[in-house]
Amino acid sequence: MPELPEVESIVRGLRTSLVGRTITSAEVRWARAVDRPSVQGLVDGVTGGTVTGVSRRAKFIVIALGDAHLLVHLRMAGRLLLCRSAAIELVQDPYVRAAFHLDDGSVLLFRDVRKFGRLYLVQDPSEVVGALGPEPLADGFTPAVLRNCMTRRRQIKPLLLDQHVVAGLGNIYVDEALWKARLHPLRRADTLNDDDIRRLHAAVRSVLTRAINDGGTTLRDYRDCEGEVGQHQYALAVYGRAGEACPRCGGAIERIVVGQRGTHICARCQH
DNA sequence: CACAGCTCCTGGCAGC
DNA sequence: TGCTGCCAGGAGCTGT
Repeated sequence: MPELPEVESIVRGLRTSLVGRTITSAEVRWARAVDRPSVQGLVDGVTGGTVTGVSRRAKFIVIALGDAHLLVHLRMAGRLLLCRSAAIELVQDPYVRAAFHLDDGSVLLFRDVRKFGRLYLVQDPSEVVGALGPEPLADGFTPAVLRNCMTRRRQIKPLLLDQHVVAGLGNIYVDEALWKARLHPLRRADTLNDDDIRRLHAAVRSVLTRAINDGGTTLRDYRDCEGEVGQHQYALAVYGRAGEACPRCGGAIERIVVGQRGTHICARCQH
């Protein structure tokens, strides 16, 4: 599941190779991968475009083509792969939903087994990402900003997963951050005191930063733009570790369900 | 407003 | 071995 660190890793990998390249042709193999404007509109809109920047907003990859912007959301199992040549095995890969051929002979592939990922071609990225909450790694994301995100009566885990509240967290890193902050995912957000907020703020930033430094977490599907796995799965404290011992207190890690999501906690040290 | 449930999808896996 | 059916889950949506 690509979350902020995985998307950041892909963006960093793509940026060097992609900026300055011109898209010579594009093909969409599964029409519903295009959210907007339309398959033909997207193909026509990117063809001939030169990449002027590659960036990230929350879990969206933003490829700037002058005035136009190609946004990619990988959702559950999507990959954005840069292939040096249109190798035959990739051309025949049944899970490639779209391909963008570049002027140096390389190909940018959007591969998505589960068909949840989406492509958007817009003039103004805010049309797609405008309603998202703050970036948790931005300088402006202070404990006071987090405090403002946590004023409602909702449970903190579903609140942190809500991209309109804070943008970029997913199931893995919310569980990790809550564990690190010693906060129970079912706590009501408006019960957090200043120290809780301070710990949660620090935990979110350190969990994301460390995951980026490890090149992301590969549990099953995630690959970077070169097709390589990340390394952060070995550093996870609780996610996917039900039955193991809490690395902090030795208590048993449990799997519970919060907001219909599998959730991993140490009930002994998260309150 | 809070939250449960449904939808989209399909590979992987448990159970028989 | 081979089949069935359930599960995972990001995000948008509807229903309570």
